[in-house]
Amino acid sequence: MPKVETFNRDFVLKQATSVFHEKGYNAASMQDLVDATGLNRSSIYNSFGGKMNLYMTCLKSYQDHYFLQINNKLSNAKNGLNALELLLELYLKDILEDKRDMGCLITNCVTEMGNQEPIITNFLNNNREGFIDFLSDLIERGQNEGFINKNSTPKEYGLYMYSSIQGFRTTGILLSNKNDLTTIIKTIIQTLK
Amino acid sequence: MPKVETFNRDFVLKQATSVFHEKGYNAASMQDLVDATGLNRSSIYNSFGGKMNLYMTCLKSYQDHYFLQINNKLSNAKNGLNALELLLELYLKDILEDKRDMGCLITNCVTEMGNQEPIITNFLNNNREGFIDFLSDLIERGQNEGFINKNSTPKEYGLYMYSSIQGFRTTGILLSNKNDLTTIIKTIIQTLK
DNA sequence: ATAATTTTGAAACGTTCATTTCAAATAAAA
DNA sequence: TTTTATTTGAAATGAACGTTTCAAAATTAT
Repeated sequence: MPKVETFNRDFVLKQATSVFHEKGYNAASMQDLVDATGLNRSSIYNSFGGKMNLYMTCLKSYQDHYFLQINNKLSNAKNGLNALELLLELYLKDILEDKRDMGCLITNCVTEMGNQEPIITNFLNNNREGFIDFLSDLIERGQNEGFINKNSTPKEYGLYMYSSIQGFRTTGILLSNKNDLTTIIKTIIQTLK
Repeated sequence: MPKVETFNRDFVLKQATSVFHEKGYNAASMQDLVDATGLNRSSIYNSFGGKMNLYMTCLKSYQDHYFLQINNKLSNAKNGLNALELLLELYLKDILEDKRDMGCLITNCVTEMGNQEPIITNFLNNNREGFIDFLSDLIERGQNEGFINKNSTPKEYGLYMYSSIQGFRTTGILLSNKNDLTTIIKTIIQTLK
């Protein structure tokens, strides 16, 4: 009976995510989102429920999208260490591809609203825990395979990699020199060998 | 002849910096700044020239303040490597002291407006270059003293430390567990040994 | 066709925004 | 005390903000 959603949900989210990524949450206006998505104001409210809600949806969509990309790329990994190398290369590619890199949407969210909205903080903490677990698993695999040293536990190296990646993504916003970025990657990885 | 400024400039800047640090640039309103500084609206415009100008002044003041703190703490350093350890401990202290850590004002600025206002981008690039040079010098010193390995050049390790510190400061926003943070520091430093 | 339900467009909501205005208060120099 | 320059306070400015409203258009199942 009802009229059904006509717009392409994925496209709308992609566009909205792009706005939030470029401007951050606070600087992104509802008008920016209307313009980018092509949706009507009220349609956004009907279908996504306000700015904060849309932002959360974008964060989740960004997370899912990245997780897919990572899984895809890492399926070719020869071992745990190589998987981490491929992961950093993926980030490097993203930084170099964008003329004006805006870093990681989620890391940007940490610095912009890390300790403000509880809903956001919750998402960020879950993301952090999940990502550290993911990294720790790769470390453990690499250690079992003999490619990563056992100076530290998988959890400890997982924390280190998490922190390193956040730094790398942030550094890439200002620094787009490929040699410099490759140097940083090499040094991060060297620690594990 | 003229009436002179009555307010304490340092206090006003400290208060304004605190507002920007907690909320970021965009979420900080002029009213927040009026409330925090105790100054009148027009006094802020007369003496500091608008929000963006005040923000820039706060960034510079934050930079200077931190540079002093660092120089102070690092004057006791036994060698180049120890200086870097003391530096990371200084950041750790800051994270643990604040109940709700907001990271580094300048790193937050990178992610919020790293590629938007040219005046800001310029400041951030100068800050980055200066900081990497500072770190590279410590590395070089540590290498000459035999405390830091020579697997990479001072410049390369300086880049690595810069990226690592950015990551550490961002990680501290979400993660306030002392053990976890200490682990990260230990691993970063281990790379240099 | 008719009925049911949603999207859509445009306007309006009340708030808050950064910034300006300007007369009054202030204080140091003449 | 008068002059001079500045700060101050309070109000006003107009634009932009996120959100709501609601009648009209649209679309699908009956």
